[in-house]
Amino acid sequence: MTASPDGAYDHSSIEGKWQKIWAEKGVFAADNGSKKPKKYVLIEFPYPSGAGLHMGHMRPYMAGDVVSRYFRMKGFNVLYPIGWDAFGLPAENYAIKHKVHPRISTAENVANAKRQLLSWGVGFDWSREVNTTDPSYYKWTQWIFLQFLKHGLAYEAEGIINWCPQDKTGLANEEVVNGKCERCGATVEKKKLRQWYLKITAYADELVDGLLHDLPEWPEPIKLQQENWIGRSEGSEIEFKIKDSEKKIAVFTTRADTLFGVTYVVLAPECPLVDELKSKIKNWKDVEKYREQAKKRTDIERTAEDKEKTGVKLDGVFAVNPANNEEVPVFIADYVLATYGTGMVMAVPAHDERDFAFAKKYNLPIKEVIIERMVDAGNPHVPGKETVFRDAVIVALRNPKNGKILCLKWKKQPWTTFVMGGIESGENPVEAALREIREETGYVHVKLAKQLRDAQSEFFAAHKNVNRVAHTRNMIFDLVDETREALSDEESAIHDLVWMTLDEIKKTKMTHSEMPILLGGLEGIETAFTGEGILINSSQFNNLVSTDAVSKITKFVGGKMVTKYKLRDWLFSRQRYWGEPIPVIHCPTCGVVPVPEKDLPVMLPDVKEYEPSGTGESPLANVASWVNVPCPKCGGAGKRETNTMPQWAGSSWYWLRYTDPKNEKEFAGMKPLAYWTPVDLYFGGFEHTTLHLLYSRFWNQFLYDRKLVATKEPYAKRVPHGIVLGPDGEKMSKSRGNVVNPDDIVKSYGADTMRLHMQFLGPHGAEVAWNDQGIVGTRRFIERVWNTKDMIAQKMSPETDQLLNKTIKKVSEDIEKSAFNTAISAMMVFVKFVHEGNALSRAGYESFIKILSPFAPHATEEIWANLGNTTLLATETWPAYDESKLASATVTIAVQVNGKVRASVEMKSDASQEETEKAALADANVVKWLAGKPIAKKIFVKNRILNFVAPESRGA
RNA sequence: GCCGGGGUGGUGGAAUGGUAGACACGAUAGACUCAAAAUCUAUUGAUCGCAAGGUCAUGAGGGUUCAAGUCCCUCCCCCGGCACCA
Repeated sequence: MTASPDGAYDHSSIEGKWQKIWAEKGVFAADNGSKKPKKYVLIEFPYPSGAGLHMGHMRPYMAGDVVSRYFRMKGFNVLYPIGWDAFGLPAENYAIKHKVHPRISTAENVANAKRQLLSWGVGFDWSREVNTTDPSYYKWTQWIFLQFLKHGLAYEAEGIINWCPQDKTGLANEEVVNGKCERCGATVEKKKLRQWYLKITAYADELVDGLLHDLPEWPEPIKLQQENWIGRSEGSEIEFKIKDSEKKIAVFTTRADTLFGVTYVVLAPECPLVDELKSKIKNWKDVEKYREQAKKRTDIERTAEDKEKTGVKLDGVFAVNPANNEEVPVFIADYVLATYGTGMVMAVPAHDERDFAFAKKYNLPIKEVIIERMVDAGNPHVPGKETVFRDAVIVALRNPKNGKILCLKWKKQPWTTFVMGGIESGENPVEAALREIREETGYVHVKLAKQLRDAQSEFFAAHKNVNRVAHTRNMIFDLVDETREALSDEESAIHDLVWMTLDEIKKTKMTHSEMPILLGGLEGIETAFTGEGILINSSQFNNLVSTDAVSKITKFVGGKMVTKYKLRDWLFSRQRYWGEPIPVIHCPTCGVVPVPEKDLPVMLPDVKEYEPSGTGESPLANVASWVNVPCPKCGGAGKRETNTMPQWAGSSWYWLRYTDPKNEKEFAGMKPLAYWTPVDLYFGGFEHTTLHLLYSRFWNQFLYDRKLVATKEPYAKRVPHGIVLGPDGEKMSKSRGNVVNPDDIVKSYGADTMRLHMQFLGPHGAEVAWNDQGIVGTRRFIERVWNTKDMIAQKMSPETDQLLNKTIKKVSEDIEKSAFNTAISAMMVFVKFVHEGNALSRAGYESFIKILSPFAPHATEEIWANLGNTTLLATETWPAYDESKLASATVTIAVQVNGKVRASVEMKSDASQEETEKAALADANVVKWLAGKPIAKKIFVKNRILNFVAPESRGA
């Protein structure tokens, strides 16, 4: 694969050549004045790091390149731009370590990454290149920030924030992953600091609604993940009066249907109401101590303690349940978060796992108000039959000596049950249980061991011909001794008594639909029932279903329906040097004053020392000449804001700038915006789902509301890619030593092979392990295509023509679906077919070269030129396929007997059922398998299958 | 725990409910060669059989269907996200 004296394929002699020609001819430049339909293809612009671009960058960039080259050949005006997301910690950390200014190292890294991108043959429009650290770019980042400020969506507040001790800066919620810094992995601490926030919560509803209604082409998992992150939930706000006080506790709950089951109320330790109740609280010292403790505990500690709940009762304080006027105790506990809902919750231990755990620990009452509906799927209600309600008991009678449980095997029904029966009037459930035990089993000395959850079971009672709805009380009884009465003859005739072990019961198909509850009880598992069901113990709301009861009970107690979100405001300031300065000035008299637009950009000053202080102050605070400025409003002595913006600021609008990158008057003109946006196809990683992808939607929606951009949603379609793993199937990392450098692959195999192989490895959305073994196959494929030039015939065979048309169709469709791996395999099939001796014409070869060109642009461009063409293949027209040539003249139809393939027959296309049957019945094997059996049924699927259904004749 | 996505030959992976394993790697045999590499040809899920042809196979177990990798139920394992969000 080195020299090519005989015209053999040699990537090293052709790739650089074509990259240069494409650049010179401006092949990839998008045209803002074009009348053609547009396609805007976007990739997440890279962060230029010292290590250069890696395999992980290649995946989306290649995908975008294939698609944009395809659309260009289809006649679209295509925008496929590139830029640099160059502010941020790595450059700054590198600068600190090596004493190089980040501006310099960034420029070097950009140059290297650009060299790499060019060597891969990616067709970016370099004339629109942007860089987030360029003052002409960040001027507009600052300008947009000022718009947020103007509309009250940027604000300063002191609060407890996530603090990364290693990077010495605050972090947004989205940047904390499992309690660790998303960037460096250090455990995040809490710190109280004055900080800037962007009010993303003001757009919570719009951001969810957009996902639900405006983004049909986004993959469902990504939408779901964002939706869950925003965490919209509908619930009720309900007030509990405090006994002997004017104060009230307003709780937020999504389960107002369980209000009658409240046995206590919990406040977050930080809740201000606790201070207001100080005079009533008799154990204030304990309360204070707990609050101090809770403040010290980090999120990690709170979860690391295996969710063991802690709390303190507010002695002397009672809350009044508005549903039934019951007085219940009030606690503070750190399992209630101050930052969500109202910071106060009603506790329903019977129907909430957390409340259940807390109640168990502090020995609080558990009151059941919801019972599970258990519908017997094998024996459902029959429509039109009478519905009969009844109260019943189910009793698992256990012998404590051997742990066996008494079961009843019914003689006239195929049933195995526990002791069971109806509750008669005047009886309570335990009395009913005792009576049934005595009647059905004869045991007289038994005691109640455990009362389990109730249930409502629904089934058709065939022996009574009615639909039954039974409210069952489920219990476990233990034998005290084996004293037994004789059973009545009548009773003995109904069932046999069998003692079974728990394991035997599990293997037996027991008749009760309540088995999950009973088995749980017998195994000693204690949990709350958190599902929806039927209300009990809830006075006039009894027998309602949960979903209906929520609004009814909320209304009954004068509560209101409200919406809450998990999403928090976006912590927007960083205590670091290498970022956009936040363009405001603090004035002792005027307060926060925005920098006037005419003074933008606020330039990042050149400094010698940019080490973060770690005190929560930015290193910019030390640059007195920069910090001290007159107040733009009153002229007095002001100080610049010294915090900078986070990494995510510049990327929150960069795709808008691409449409109009040289504009000095606006961040982008409405005309180019209206033409180019929304982005048609956005290739990127899953990891940005709740970071960049969420932030940039927020910025776009805000700008849209200001009428500054043309579309509400920025990206019409998102195409995620799986990560690229090392050859060992592990994540590529220096410490593992499994990093593959794209530069090496380009050198030894060529960019075309690398591009094809990357995409041939697997589906674009799935993670793939980069392996060097398979790459030779892809290289061989290109060589075969290359060598095909020597096989061109005068005339193409109809078979080749047909396959070519099929291949064009398949490749076109697969590119539009981002199914690059199957597109490539279809092209391999075609080349294989030609090499098997099927005649290919020059025109056919040229068509094939065209559809291969987005994947392997250099080799195909060279072949195209070698065929004597003077145009550039990259600007040629995508071949059309001829619909009429797609159908095969003949098809192979599988012949089945009873669903098993016994033969296949070659038929002309669209052959009728009769013709096919005739051919099939001429096959000896088919006849053998039919063996004279009568054919009950024939299934015929045109051009595919013929199935004879001939069941075994039995006992004939 | 909850929410997503997966589990198919020795390997990466194909399959609108309609002949499972396309395409590629690897392996085996052969051709060419003094030899090797490259290239080309053939074979390649397991298993029984001389063959014709069977049987078993898509994480496990059930079910629906003439027909299930694909649809339904139960369970196991891997990956990603969230994680006391009331």
